[in-house]
Formats: sequence, C-alpha cells, structure tokens
Amino acid sequence: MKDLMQEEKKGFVRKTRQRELILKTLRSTNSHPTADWIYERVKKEMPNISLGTVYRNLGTLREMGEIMELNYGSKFSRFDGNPENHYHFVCTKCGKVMDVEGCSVDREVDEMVARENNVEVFFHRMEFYGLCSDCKEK
Amino acid sequence: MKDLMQEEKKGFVRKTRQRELILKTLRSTNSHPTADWIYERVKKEMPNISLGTVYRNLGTLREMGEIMELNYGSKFSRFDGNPENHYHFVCTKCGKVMDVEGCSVDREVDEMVARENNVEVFFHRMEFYGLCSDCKEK
DNA sequence: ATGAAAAAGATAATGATTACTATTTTAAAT
DNA sequence: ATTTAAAATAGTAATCATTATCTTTTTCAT
Ligand SMILES: [Mn+2]
Ligand SMILES: [Mn+2]
Ligand SMILES: [Zn+2]
Ligand SMILES: [Zn+2]
Repeated sequence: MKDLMQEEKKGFVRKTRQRELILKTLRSTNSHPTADWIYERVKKEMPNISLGTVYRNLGTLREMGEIMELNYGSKFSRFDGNPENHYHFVCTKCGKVMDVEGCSVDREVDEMVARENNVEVFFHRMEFYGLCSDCKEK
Repeated sequence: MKDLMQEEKKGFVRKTRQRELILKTLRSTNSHPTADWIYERVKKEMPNISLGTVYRNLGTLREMGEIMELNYGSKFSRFDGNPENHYHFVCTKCGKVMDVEGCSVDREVDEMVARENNVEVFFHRMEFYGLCSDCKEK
C-alpha cells in the first residue's frame, strides 16, 4: 500500500544486448504490448532471457525517456515505443489500445489548469474509451 | 495476464448496512481514497467488516454507477464518490489526487475522435500530473 | 413466518511485478 | 590486451493489492 511515482534518475547505464533487443522489439510494433508479450517475443531470439530482465529494462528504458508505460486501470501495464506524449483509444470490448489520430496534445490546457488550481503541471494524459472499428459492427 | 474491462450488468442488488456505510464514507471525503483507507475508516463503525466485503461493494457500487474507480498507473486503485466524469490532478511528489477546477469535460472531442478514427467513443478521461500547491514551494 | 437468493466474514489463492543473489558482462583504466 | 569495479543478467523467491472460495448470515418477495 505504498507507491511513489517520482521518476528517479539513473546513474551509469551500460549497453546490453538484452536491452537493445527489448527496445527494438517494442519499437517494431504499434500494439502497445504487455511485458509478458515482449518477453515471449524476445525469447525467440534470446531463449535464456528472463522475465525479470524484461521488467528491469522496461523500467530503465522508461527512466531514460526511450519508451512510455501505459496503465488504463488494467491489471497490467502496457508499453509504448513512442515516448512522445500522445493520446490513446482503448476498446472496452477487445482491449485493443490504439494511437488517436487527428487530436494533437494541447499544452495550453496545462497552463490553464496550473493557473486555476495553483499547481505546476508537467503534462497530462487522455484516453478515450469505446468500441474499435472491428467491435463496432455487431 | 487476462483482463476484461467490460462492465458486466448486475442482477438484483439488495440493500445492506455494509454497502451503505461504505458509500457514505466515500461520499464524505474528497480525497479519492484507496480500498484499504475506506476499510480502516469503516471498521471503526463496523469492526467485523472484512476487507473482501469492502472490495466487493466498491465493485458493486461502481457497476451501479454510484462511484468511480480511478487508476493512475499506481499499484492500487483509488475511488471517487462522485460518479460524474471529471478531470483529476495527481501530484507526482506526494501522490495526492484532486479534482481539477475550471476545466469542464469536453464532449465534442469525443465526436471528433470517433469521426477521425472510425470508432465509437463512450467517454474519455484526462489526468494532469505535476506538483500540488504544497509540494510546489521547495 | 418461510424460503431462495444475495451478501457477509474469514481465509486462501492469484498474478503481475519486484526483490534477492550468485554469476556474467560491460567498459574504463592500466 | 589485462585488470578491475560497477552494472546487468538469469534464476528464483517474495510482495501485495485484489479475487476467489466457502460456510454462515441476512435480505426480501411471497
Ligand atoms: Mn501510443
Ligand atoms: Mn474526483
Ligand atoms: Zn475492439
Ligand atoms: Zn504534492
């Protein structure tokens, strides 16, 4: 029942084959996969890799700003090879996560919220929920 | 590694003292508490209540549309006695969750996203991250 | 009051994630 | 090229919020 969401800075980060493969794998898809999906994928090329290594490196890559971690009230995280802030659509039927087209990130609303609430805003996230094009029809 | 986010409909729901107390407790605060916080609070008035009952009823109340469940990439959920869609601010330093003032929910963007992405949008959520007024000053 | 369904309380199980540890790998210094 | 200390890995155990299970109790329509 404890939780810090501070992004702690990392000291030296050495280059490893494991981390490079994990990043390449995540960058090669736009499906916003889970850690386990990445693990299964990466294992085909590096059979001895362990799930802990995948989690550790996803955390390191997030701290490095190379990837994003997404969490939509699900039991598990999804990861995004695109670290630029952007909005997502989540299908409530099939669980698919997609990038939202035609809706760029509005930074002005951050300033407004900061002003009106006497806070400092770093960023915001927005997720749309509904039915994807596949699940829409019937 | 499985997860459905469908809101399954509930059949008969009977009135219980436990659920009423849980709802009253959640409605009496604007701190967006965790299940455990609610449990500890409710236990003072009903010492034999079990944590499972708190979780079960928070789920039921959510299905009934009486409350909202929030999840901000944390390890645990927070709950909101106000079921009307509204935006939240999360302090990355102290973890506090607050309602955002002066920024009403924009339903037009839902239509835009639906049109541009060929999807059906039920709703969207938006969370701002930064430093609260307390954590801002040094 | 009666009975069937729903819910409670107690406890065990689940499962994604993290922690631990002995061994290996990286990369800078020699 | 060797040495060396720090960082990372593989393998495994632990964590812990949440769910499931199961027996008993409560609710509520009849
Ligand atoms: Mn994305
Ligand atoms: Mn709220
Ligand atoms: Zn779908
Ligand atoms: Zn704060």
